[in-house]
Amino acid sequence: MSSDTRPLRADAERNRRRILDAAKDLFAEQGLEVTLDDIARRAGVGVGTVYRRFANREALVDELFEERMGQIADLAVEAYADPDPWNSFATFLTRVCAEQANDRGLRTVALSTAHGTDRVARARKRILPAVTALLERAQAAGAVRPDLSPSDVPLIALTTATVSDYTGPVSGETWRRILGIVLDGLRTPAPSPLPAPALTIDQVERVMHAWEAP
Amino acid sequence: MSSDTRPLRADAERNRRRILDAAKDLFAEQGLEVTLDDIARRAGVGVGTVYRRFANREALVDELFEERMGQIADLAVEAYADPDPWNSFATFLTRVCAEQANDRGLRTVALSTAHGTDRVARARKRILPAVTALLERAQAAGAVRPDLSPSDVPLIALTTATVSDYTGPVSGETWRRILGIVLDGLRTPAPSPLPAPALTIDQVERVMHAWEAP
DNA sequence: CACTAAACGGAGGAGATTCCTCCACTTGAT
DNA sequence: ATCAAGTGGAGGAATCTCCTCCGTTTAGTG
Repeated sequence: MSSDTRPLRADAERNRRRILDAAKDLFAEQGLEVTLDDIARRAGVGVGTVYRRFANREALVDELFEERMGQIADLAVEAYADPDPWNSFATFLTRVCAEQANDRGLRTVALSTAHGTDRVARARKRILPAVTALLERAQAAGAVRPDLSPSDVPLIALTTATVSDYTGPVSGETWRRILGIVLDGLRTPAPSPLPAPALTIDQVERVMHAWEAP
Repeated sequence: MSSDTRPLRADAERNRRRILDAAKDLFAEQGLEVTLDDIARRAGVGVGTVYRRFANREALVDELFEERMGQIADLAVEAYADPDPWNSFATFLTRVCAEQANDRGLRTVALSTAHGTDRVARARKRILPAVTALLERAQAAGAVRPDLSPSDVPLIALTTATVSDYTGPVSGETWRRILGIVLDGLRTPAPSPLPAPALTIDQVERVMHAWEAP
């Protein structure tokens, strides 16, 4: 929080890292609902130590996922550097889905406003414009069906991540089949128009606000 | 269980129905994890009454979902009566997704062996052959991409149902957009081959066995 | 080395939750 | 009118999760 604090003692700093590492692993494997007691055990540290360092789970989440969320935004920006409109979009989408397929916690943070605090919130805001630019370029080039909306992107990521939760323990890459089907369904020309309107920005916000992780 | 039991007293029968109705609603809204206490409250009945009638949640689940699961199998069989290979398949898939999008409990029962008992298990077994026939006819007619496997069908249903959970409270039909995209991705000719092998029957079984509902 | 502030661990209390039994009371059927 | 069948829901047992507290240990300093 305040940056003018004296540095932690060496052992304290070491434990802080251990806690963050353990939390990262557990959040990825099991989602954000793991208890701080679990994290302490995995970190090889007493619960007290965890609570002394982090006020609550949200603090840990914010610390851990700010960077990851930022990376997603960066991914979209970097993808734009690839001049191929379809390839840049498809690659970005695949990467995002891969990230979320491998990290239950990240998915929750990305899809629900109810987690993380200021830093994560800021990172979250950077994503939409970047995705919009990428998608609009692909649509302008006639590579992606024109009725796709940026608000569909998180939904697609949600689907592949869910398939990954379901099939992952048995077959780690099966989610890519679903993404493959979806990608083929995104290309122009689209055989049939989409049967329902896209979510508006406002609706996306309400959805993200209401959602409790799986 | 044993069918040679004397009939229930009128009030008991009435309460039994109330409990089943309440359970059906709650399972649909919230999934199978609702407590029997919740069900009792919704049914306007004491907990004791619920426990006297149903040994545990599984008994309720089995009672309630045998029919629904059977209907899904029937759906596939009936769809085969439509001579149009694409339309019959697409309609069936849409129906299945709609069922599961509107009922969290049904989805769990359909996707996890861990719920329901004998009657549900039997209904579950009828589904695969019916779906396989429908799909193979569509593929033979060149309407559906040949690399789609029957084992992909439950995964597709899972995706749309999940989107429905997520967006449903704000916009009940948005899941149809995702299904629309997927359906377009299922048609031949497929722009790109699927990037991972389908689950084998054996793998599907292991997945269904391991899975705990969301 | 000796000293002390900082850090540590983890037992355990408080508060929720869920499951399910039990029994005094009510009611349907004959 | 009788009574077996049925009812409601208080409350005990078993878990969980959160988080504090304090006796003990340790890193850093002169």
